[in-house]
Amino acid sequence: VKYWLMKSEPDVYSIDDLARDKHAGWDGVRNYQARNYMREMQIGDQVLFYHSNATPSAVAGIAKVVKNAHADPTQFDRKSKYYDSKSSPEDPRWQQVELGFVKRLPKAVALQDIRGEKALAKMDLLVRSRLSVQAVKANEWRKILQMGGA
DNA sequence: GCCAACGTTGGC
DNA sequence: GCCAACGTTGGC
Repeated sequence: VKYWLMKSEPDVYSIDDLARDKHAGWDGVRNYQARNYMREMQIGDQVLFYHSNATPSAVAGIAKVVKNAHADPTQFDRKSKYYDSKSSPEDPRWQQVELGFVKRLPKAVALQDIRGEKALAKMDLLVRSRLSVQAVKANEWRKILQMGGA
């Protein structure tokens, strides 16, 4: 099992939305490295659900991969803000995975608290702040869950 | 709302 | 292939 971190703006889609929906296609990723990470994901992989552009920005909960990477349908939808005229169903450029809800963290782990932890200093969240899909190491995963009271 | 960081586009 | 211009992300 591998560990990941995926960002979403809670105003757009939050951990509460995922709790309500039970599962959701992670559409709208338009960055090649983020896409490549999603291609590596396997069913059962564990995901930190991070609220970006929030007050405070924080890891809010846990999700899991329930469907491996497949074409993101929004790239073909002319009405979608994620429409990509250079992509086609025959040769899709963008992919999504499907995530299932696991749980909320009893205590959200704020970015500031992550910054304060030496063991987490190398997380992509701190080093490559703009990447929306990131890999998380096992020791980082355990630390975040511990900080979140899980 | 500002703006730094940084990924992408496109002219050459 | 370089790099300036431009657009987006995301913390604050």
